[in-house]
Amino acid sequence: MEYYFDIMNIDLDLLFSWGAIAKKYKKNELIFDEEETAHFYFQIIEGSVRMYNSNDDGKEFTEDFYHNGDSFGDYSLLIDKSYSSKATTLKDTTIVKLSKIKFLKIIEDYPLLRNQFMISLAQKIYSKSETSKVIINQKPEFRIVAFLNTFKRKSEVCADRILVPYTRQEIANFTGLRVETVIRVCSRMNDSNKVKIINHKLYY
Amino acid sequence: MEYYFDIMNIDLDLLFSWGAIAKKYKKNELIFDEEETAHFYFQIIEGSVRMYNSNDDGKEFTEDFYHNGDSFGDYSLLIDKSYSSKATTLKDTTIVKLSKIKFLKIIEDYPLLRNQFMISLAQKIYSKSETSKVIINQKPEFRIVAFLNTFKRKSEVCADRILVPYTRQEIANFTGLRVETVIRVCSRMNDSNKVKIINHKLYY
DNA sequence: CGGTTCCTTGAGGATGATCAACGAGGGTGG
DNA sequence: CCACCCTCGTTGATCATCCTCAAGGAACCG
Repeated sequence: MEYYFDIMNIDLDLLFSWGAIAKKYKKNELIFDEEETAHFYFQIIEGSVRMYNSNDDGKEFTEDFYHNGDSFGDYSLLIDKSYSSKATTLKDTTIVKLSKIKFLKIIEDYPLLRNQFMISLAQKIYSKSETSKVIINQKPEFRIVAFLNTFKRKSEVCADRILVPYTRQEIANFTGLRVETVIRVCSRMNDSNKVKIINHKLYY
Repeated sequence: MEYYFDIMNIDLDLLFSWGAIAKKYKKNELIFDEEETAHFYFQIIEGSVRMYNSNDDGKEFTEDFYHNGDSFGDYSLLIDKSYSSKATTLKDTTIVKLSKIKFLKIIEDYPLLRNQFMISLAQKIYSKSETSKVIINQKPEFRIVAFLNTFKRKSEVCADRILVPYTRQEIANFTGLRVETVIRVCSRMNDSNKVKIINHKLYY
């Protein structure tokens, strides 16, 4: 298996030896909220986490999903600002927490981890640039295709068509569109053979 | 004068002692293009630079403006991806260039600079998060206000109203709107006293 | 004063959002 | 195994809004 630097990941034994603790969260539980300040480094042992923010109309914008081994919200530990998004679990999830001070010490003491961290930061800037570029571009189909591509790039399977493991609503939250729009655009894309919809399931 | 870590900046003497060279660019000259790979660390000695990308319709989205002392595009030096935007000068500009390898060596050798660099990366992620949050939010006035605020935060003057040093077109490119929309929203904001337009000039 | 860039206005149209209602599937408990 | 519920997908009608296109005016600069 190839090793990716895309998302920060620290060896669990190391984390525990530095006094990290594992905590279990129920499905849909809040891990941290917007406006809170960052006190911990979080890394998923098992489960899924969503970072997102919502506006006054209740419309939500998903920043990213994180899975086993991924760290999230770590960049906030470097700056003196509150979180720009909230994080909640998508299912029952176990997460390791390490205090900010100790994390910063680790980053200072272990050059390899530090490099990985820096690269993950740069990577995140890059992907956020790409995202805003796409979203500004308006066209719903364009946005959805871009989303499907980034998702497909992550999953290594290169079979003809992959089952897209997101609900229409989740795609809407990622692309800044509304559910109905996603549905309508997807079925148009089905007609033009850009995706396949079988039994309400979306394949790309 | 306060010292900000928001944007990376390396002492010029240090840069030159490492073999950096200064290069003069004419107004509107291209520094690097989308799809190019990053080979240099760039820092502005004197002038202004704009990073942006354009879509097929010719619509442009401005990522950021940079001024004296600012570095730009540096995060690309850490990742194996091409630039996500292009950079051009807004006026005649002098820029120091240092090779990627030497920059990475500096980052490795000088812990203070490295910290500054890491913080600037985190800062950039934060501001990009804020931007996409706002843009997703749709409402033109909301977007424009957010843009004016980030601009006002940067300029230290806290006088009642500041002259906004951007054309309507530039605001449009920052907010993902069209010129006419910016104009119309701004004059509505003038009516409701949220901005002031005197002699076609915008004050906020 | 001529040219260039920027600002402004209006009319018209396209399109995504909104609202409302219904259908389909999957899981759970009796 | 059936009945129920809950989430997710789907569709149509209507609406508001921003974009588009076109034209003209104002400011600025050499």
